[in-house]
Amino acid sequence: MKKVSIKDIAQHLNVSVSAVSLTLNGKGDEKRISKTTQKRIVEYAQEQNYRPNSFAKGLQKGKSEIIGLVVPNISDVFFSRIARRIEKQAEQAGYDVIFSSTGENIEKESKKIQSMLDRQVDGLIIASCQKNTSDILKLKQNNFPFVLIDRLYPEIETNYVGFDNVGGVSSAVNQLIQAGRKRIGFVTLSMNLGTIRERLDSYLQTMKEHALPVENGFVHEMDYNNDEADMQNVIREMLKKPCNIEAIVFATHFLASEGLRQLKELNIRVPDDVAIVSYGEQKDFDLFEPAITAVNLPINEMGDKAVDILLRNMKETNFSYEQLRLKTELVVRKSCGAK
Amino acid sequence: MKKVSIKDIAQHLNVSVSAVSLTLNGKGDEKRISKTTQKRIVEYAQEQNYRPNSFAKGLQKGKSEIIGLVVPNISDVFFSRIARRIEKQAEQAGYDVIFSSTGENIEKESKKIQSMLDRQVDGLIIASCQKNTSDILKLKQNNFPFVLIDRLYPEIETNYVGFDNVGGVSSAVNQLIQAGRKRIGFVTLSMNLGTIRERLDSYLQTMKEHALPVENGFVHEMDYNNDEADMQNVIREMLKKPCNIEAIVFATHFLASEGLRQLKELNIRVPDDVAIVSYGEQKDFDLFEPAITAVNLPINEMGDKAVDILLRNMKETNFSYEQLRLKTELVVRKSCGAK
DNA sequence: TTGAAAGCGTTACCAT
DNA sequence: ATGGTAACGCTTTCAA
Repeated sequence: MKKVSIKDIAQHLNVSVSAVSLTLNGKGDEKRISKTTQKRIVEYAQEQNYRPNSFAKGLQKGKSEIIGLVVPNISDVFFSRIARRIEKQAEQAGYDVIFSSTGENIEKESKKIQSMLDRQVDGLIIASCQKNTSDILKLKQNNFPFVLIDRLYPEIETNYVGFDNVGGVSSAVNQLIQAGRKRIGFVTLSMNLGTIRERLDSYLQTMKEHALPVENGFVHEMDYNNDEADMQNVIREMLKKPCNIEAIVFATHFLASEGLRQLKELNIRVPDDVAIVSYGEQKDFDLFEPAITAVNLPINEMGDKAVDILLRNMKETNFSYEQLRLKTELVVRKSCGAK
Repeated sequence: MKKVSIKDIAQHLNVSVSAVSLTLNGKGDEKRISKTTQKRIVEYAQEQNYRPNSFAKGLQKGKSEIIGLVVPNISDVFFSRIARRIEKQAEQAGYDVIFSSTGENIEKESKKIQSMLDRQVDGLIIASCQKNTSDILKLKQNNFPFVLIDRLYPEIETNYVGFDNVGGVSSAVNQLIQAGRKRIGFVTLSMNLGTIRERLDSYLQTMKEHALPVENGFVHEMDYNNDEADMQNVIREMLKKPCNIEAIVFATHFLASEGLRQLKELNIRVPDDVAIVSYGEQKDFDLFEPAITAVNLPINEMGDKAVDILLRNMKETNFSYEQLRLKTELVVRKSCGAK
């Protein structure tokens, strides 16, 4: 691309560089550049398709007009949907978005955050692996604008947008109880994430409230990179004595679909033999056999709110912080065995 | 973040700015900076957590080490999976990725591409709306490195990575024919995309080769923003006389799942009454009732190849261009009524 | 009403 | 071996 600089324009029109800069930034009137001069500048700039060099601008202003998005994995629908929303909202405010996937890895997360700071992003939205206390703390101490999504550091006061995991899981468990199930298991991830812990706690709590048993083998924590065999073993164990599970709550949508896959593999009838509920919706859960009951998470809202908070944080100098828990909604389908 | 500049370091250590720059860029030996000086510089830089300002660097070098990714919608799994791959490959080569969604809208696409160029991206990967000839042409004329993915401009010679739509659709149609279906319909999008046209052409061609009828009402082009009602009407028409469709090929995975949804709504038995095949896989198609036969598209490979070509294009000065068609693979499941 | 010039942080060339 | 300095393109303050 041939590039026309502000200097080129100035030279060609025999005006000063500052006149051009001022005019092109809409400060012509304010700074009393004559209408005629302004007109000549604007027209010539247009004609030459002048485009400001964002490096020069950024260098000068110390701002990039970029928001950085750090997530475990952009190809996960959950995060890509959030990304889309963030992009949309950011765009309206004149920001571009740059993203990085961290693979739930702390070193990588740290590197990516650093790299974004090097690029002078004006703010960050982070779904952290939740082991990265040091970076989060550093950001906070430096008063750098950022908001955590989905994953919280309870010991650090920061902006945060998450889901009401407790309410969500309890609505799932309650639904199964209502449908008459008593021996209800919980399949979750072995990750040390607050959001994951909350889900487990809510399951335990809800069972307790109903005086229902949570015996050995009722709860299983899968490795993040679990494979079919793992899930099959887990399901097998839950089904046989002494567990004799009648229902399972899955802590994520992908655990639910993998669970259903293995239940089918083992020729277990869902929901007749085992009822299931997924914490987290997935496209076309209604087309599954059986259609899967799921707790719907307001993903779009998460993206919207995150940007909203971030922008305000970036603007207001003494913004403290804001924390949000978004309400979930149970979508009842066949798999939970509801009457 | 408090920022330490190269100048600060130089002043503190009583050496020149250039010595610091050279050393920190690993050119110390080459330019004969004494080992001791180098050591002092490196240590102090580390201690002060020096981070180069990428704006200054970019301004100076005219390079950003950013690859721009322009897609219709980042929240579409198809594109987010590609994005992840691109990110991965780009990272290994030292590039960050910035993305933009265009919503299949030409004005927006044009704006986004421009904005990326303003940011001085070093290269672009574009899934274009395919109506944006002028921008693509401009990029090409300026010898700017870019590669088109999925969507081709047949009249412009550019880098391109796409799928073998013709082979893919014909494998789908053939499968249905093998399963004994004769009256086979095709539901596609009304978008004027080459990749969409190829799919339709391949359907028509394959039917012709087998001397099978393609009558009025056999082919339907849905609006991109179709809703349930549209799909239900289409299905209804295909089912009744004079169409009496026995099987349907859907041109995209989301058309397929929406189609199945409406077939179920109408209490049509799949595959007994109507067999279906989807062009494009979707997570958990195997769990649907019935499990959906689909043409699997090598998405990861698309991302990999795109970056591969782009990087080479960026490096080699007189790179001409490269076009690739990736082979698809039919995954047979219950929905196609295979024996 | 306009122009000149400093400065943003780096790199790279030219001196010494 | 090392230092000085122009240049990258832009914004903004100060003078005129």
